[in-house]
Amino acid sequence: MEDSAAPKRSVTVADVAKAAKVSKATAARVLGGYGVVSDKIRDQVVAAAATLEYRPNELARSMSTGRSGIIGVVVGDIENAFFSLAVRGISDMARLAGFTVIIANSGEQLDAEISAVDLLIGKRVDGLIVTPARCDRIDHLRQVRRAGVPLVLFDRNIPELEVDAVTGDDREAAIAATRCMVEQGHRRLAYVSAMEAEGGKLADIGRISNSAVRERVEGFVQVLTEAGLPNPVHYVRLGATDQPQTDDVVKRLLSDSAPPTALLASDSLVGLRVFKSLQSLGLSIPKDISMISFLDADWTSVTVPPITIVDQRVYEMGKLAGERLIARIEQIPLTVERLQINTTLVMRGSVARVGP
Amino acid sequence: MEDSAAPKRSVTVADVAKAAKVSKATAARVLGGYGVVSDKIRDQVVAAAATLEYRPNELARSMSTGRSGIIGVVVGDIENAFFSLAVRGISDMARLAGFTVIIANSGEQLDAEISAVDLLIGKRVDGLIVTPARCDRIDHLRQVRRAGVPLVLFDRNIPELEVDAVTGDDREAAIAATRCMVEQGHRRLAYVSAMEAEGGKLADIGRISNSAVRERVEGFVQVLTEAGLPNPVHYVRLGATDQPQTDDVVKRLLSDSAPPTALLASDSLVGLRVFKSLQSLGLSIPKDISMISFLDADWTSVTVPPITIVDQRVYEMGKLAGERLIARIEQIPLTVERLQINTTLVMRGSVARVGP
DNA sequence: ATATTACGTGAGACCGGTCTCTTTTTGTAA
DNA sequence: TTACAAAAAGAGACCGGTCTCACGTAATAT
Repeated sequence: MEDSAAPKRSVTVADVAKAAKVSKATAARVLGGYGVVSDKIRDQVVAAAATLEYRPNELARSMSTGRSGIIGVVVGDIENAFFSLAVRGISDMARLAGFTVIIANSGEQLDAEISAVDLLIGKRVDGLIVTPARCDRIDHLRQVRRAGVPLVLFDRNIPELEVDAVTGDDREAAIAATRCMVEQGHRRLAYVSAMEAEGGKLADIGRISNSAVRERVEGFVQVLTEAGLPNPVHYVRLGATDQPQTDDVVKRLLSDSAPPTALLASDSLVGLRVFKSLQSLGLSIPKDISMISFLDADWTSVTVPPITIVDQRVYEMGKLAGERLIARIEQIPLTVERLQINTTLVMRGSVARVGP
Repeated sequence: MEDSAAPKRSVTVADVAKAAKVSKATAARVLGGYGVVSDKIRDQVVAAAATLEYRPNELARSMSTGRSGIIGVVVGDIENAFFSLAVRGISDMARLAGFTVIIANSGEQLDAEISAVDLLIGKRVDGLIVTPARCDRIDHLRQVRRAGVPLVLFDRNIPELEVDAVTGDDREAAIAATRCMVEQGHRRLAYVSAMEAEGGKLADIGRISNSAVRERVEGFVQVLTEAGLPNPVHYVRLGATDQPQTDDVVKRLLSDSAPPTALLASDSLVGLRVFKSLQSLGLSIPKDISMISFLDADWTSVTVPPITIVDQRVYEMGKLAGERLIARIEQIPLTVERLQINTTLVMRGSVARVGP
C-alpha cells in the first residue's frame, strides 16, 4: 500500500535540486520555466523531478509573485439558473486565461456578502466579480478598490462606484415585456419579485436597493403610465422568496377586488414558483391569467403552454464580466465601462389577448 | 479619489507592529489570535490594525501552517442540476467547518479531470471530492492519495481504491423504476443515458466505465430478465449528450420494428431532452409512451403530465461527502466507508398502464 | 594574447505569515 | 531587599517558491 492517508511533507525544489545535484536556484529555473539553463542540466532536473513526483506549490508561488491566479465570484444564489449560467461563462473565460474561480454565495444577504468579499480578499484573489445584494451599502466594495483588487459588478450597477459593470438592459426588457402584455389588451398587470422587503409591499421605487429590480419595476411602471393606466404600482409585489411566500403573494394579488390579468416574474425561480402557485389554484395559463418570466430557464419550454420569456444571454454576460476583469488584472488600460447586454422577448404561449 | 485601481503593497503584520510600536511577533500574536498578550498591547495592536485596514494574507498563513482551508471539488458538469445541488450541499458543510470550496468542471472528460486534479493539488487544497469520469482510469486518483491529500469519491465508486465514497443506491433505484413500469404492463423498455460511447450502442454492461450508470443499467436489465423478457439490453442506449443526439437516439428507438413503450432517463438533463424529443415528435406522455427520469429537477413537476422520478436526495449526498472529507482532513480516525444514499420513487403521471 | 561580453550557475534575500526559543519585565514570597 | 517563578515581549528561523545579484567560464572581439 503505497498510497497513504497521512499528510506527507511534499517534495520541494530543494529536494529536486539535491537529487539533480544542482543549486536550488537552478532547479527552480527549470521547474518554474524562467531564466536560462543548459539543456543538459534541464534534463537532469526534469528527470529528478519526475522520479520524485514533484508538484509545484502554487501557494508558495503566489506568495512570491503576488498573483494567486484566482478570481473570486460572489453571487446571490448558485442554485438559481441565472447565476449558474453566469458562473459558467465566467469560468470558461477564466480557464482560457489560466485563472481558477472561487465561488461564494451571499444568499442576497449583505452581511454574507461582506464576509465573502473579506474571505476572498484574504485569499488574495487577483480580482473580484460581485453581484451586490444592495446598491446602497458599498463600503466593502470601496475597500476592495482601496486594497488594489480589480472589481467588476455583475447584474447590478452602482453609479457611485467608478467600476466596470456588466448588466442586462433591465429597463428595456421590462418595457418590452410589459408592452407586449398591454398590447394584448391587459389593463391590470402585476410584477412579482423575490427581493426581500418589509411586508412585501413596495415603499418607493427609487428606494429599491437592487438596481436590476429597480430598473425593471421602473420600466414596468413607465409602460403602464404611458398607457394611461391608473396606479401602476398597485400590483407590484416583492418578497416571493420561496414557495409558501409566493403562494401567499399570488393569492393576495388574485383576491384583489380587481385582480390582475397578467403577471411579470422578475426571474426564473420566481416564475416557476408563480407558475406552481397558479397551477395549485387551478388557474389555467393563459386563459385565466397571462404571465411572462425573465430568463430562458429549462422549465419554461416544457410547460403547457410554454412560457413567454425575456431571454437574457446570461452566459455572454458572464463571459464579458470575466473578460473585463482579466483585462483589468492584466493591467490593460481601459476606461470604466458599464456594459448592458440587450435582451430579447421570446414569444411563446403564456400571454393571451383579452378585452373587447 | 481614494480608491485606486493600481495594485498596492498590502499592509502586513510588520507594518501594524511598527505602527503599534511592538515587535512583529507580538503583533502577529494579536492578529493571529494565538499566544498570550497583555490587554494593553492587544488594544494598541488592534487599533493600529484598524487604522491601517490590515487584512491577513491567507496565502502566507497557509504557507506556514500547511493548511489552505480550501476543498477542491471536481464535478462532471455544474450546469447539471444534480451537480449544482451536490455542490451546494458540499459548500454548506464546508462553510460550517470554515473551509472554502473551489469547483472545477471535468465535462466528464478524463483528461480535463486529470488536469483539474493536478491544478487543485497544486493549489494545495486540504482535500478533494471527485466525481470520476471513468472508474477504470485511476492513476491520478492514486497520486492524490500518495500526495497525502484526503479524497472522497462522489456519485461513483471505485472498489480498487481504498477511499471513502458517497453514492446513490443506483442499482436499487433502477430496479424500483423499472419494476414500476413492468408492473404497469410494459414489456419493451428503453434506458437512455448521456454517457459517451462509440456508436451509442452498448458493448458490454460490465465494461461501462461509470459505475453509477453501470449499476443502473444492471438493475434495469435484472428486472427485465426476472420478468422473463427477451433481450433486455436491446433498448439500452448511450450517447444522449445533447438535444440533436437525443433526438436521434429517440427517433431510432421509436423506429424499431417493435418500439419501446416506456423509457428510463439516466439523469434529469437526459430526461428533459427526451421529453423535448418526444414532444417534438408529437407523442403524448403517457398515452403514447411512458417515462421515468432520475432526479427531482425543476421541470419535472410542471410538465403535463408531471414526470415520475427517482428522488436522489443529492443535497444530502453532497453534505455527507463534505462531512466525510472534513473528518478526514481533521484526521479523525475512520475506516473507509462507501456510503449509499437510498432513493425513493416518486409516482407522478408519466407512467401509464398498458396491455390487457 | 588580452580585453570584452555573454551565458550558465550559485548564493541568498524576499514574500507575509507562524512559531520556537530567548530575553526582559512583572509579581510575589522569603 | 533579594530571589525566583511566571508572564509578556522580542528575535529570528521557517514554509516553498521567485528573483536579483555576484561569480566563473567560455565565446567573441580586438
